[in-house]
Amino acid sequence: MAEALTSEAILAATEEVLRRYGPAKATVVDVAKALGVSHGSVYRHFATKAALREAVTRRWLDAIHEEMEREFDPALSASDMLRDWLQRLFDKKRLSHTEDVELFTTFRTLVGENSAVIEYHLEHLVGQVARIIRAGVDTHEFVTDDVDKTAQAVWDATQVFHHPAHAQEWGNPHIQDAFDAVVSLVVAGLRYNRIPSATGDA
Amino acid sequence: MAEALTSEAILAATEEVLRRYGPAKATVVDVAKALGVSHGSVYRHFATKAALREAVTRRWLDAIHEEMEREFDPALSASDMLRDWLQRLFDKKRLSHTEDVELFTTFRTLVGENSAVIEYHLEHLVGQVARIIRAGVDTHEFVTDDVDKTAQAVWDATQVFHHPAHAQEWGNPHIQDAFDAVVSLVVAGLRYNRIPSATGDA
DNA sequence: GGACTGACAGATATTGAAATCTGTCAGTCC
DNA sequence: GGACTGACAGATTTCAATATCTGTCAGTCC
Repeated sequence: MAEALTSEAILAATEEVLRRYGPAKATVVDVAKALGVSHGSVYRHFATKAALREAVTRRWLDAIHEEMEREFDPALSASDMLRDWLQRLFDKKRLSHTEDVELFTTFRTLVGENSAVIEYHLEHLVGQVARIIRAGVDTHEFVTDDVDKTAQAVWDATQVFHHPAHAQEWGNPHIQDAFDAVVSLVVAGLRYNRIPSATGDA
Repeated sequence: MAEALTSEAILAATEEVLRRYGPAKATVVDVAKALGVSHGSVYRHFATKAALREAVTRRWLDAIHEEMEREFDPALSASDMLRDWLQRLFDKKRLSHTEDVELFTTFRTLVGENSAVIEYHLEHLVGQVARIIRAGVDTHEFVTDDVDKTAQAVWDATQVFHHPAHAQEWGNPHIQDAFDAVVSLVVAGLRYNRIPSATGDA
């Protein structure tokens, strides 16, 4: 016995196994083998295989949160801040998709298994959008009756650029143009938007 | 021999077989059996099974075109016309999904097999959006540098409400609110939108 | 005594032989 | 003679036997 088996070591090994075999083939026995222990030991730290996978998923999503949280440039206007935030998110997703399709697919499968985790993740990201919009409302750059609802609308309107179901479209050479067009439309909308009905022009 | 076998009869029988057995189980032999002919006869009208399925898919999509084309109310403002058009499309999709999930899934599978057909279908629908936007530009209700690009942006921004990948979200009780919020945001954006960069406020 | 093992029952996945399907075509039937 | 059949080869799918995996737990080892 060299060192005590930690949850952290198990998570790292699980990531490695998932990376190597993919989500369909990765078994708890494989993880145990990679760690040189019996698979019974893994169950001492995670109650079920599902719980283990969920922990890995949560880890990955938390890493995205942190990356997106960092580097909010407060000098930018709300429009530019929003544009920049959406662009960074898109770049991150697109990059991870084109760089390593296998891993991206694995990631997508795991996310699909853990709807509770993804729900928290989405709420968190939409919360970041809401924060930017609120800043814009405070400076009278944006107009809206309901910041949270509008943040959700911005998120929904840009789904094509972050929802994994649309990943195959991200390879299209004109995707950046499409992104710019949608973001411009959305940002223009934020300058004069009332949710229930958009009547009363200037 | 009662009557001559027509392509039309084969298509109808294929739809019926697809409806009954689903896309995975429906075979050319089943179609022939339903028609009371040998499967060799079916191949006299359609070169391959794929061609037969494509013809069925095209038929379904054409029916959607026609329905959407009808009932453009010219009395409406461009905003209301766009809102109405998007609502009708959403209602149609959502209804066909909730009414008969089996058939919707079948439909989605077939569409997935025929990317060329779907491409034509999407161009057609985005063309209808472009027509509405152009009308809005003519009456100075909307502002844009590039009608076609903007039409595509409107389409992209509303993907959540028509792309089959998001069908499961259509069951959410607040989905209509989400739809209203996105459409309001988009319509507000159309009133003052310039694609490459949205600077130069009033 | 607490971390770990390994054998076990039931659930799930793999495999390969048998059945079915796709697409062809020579031949039958009005 | 043109619409249709039915038997056929090769490709694909099904099914049941076999192997592997998940989750448990009594027992081993420091």
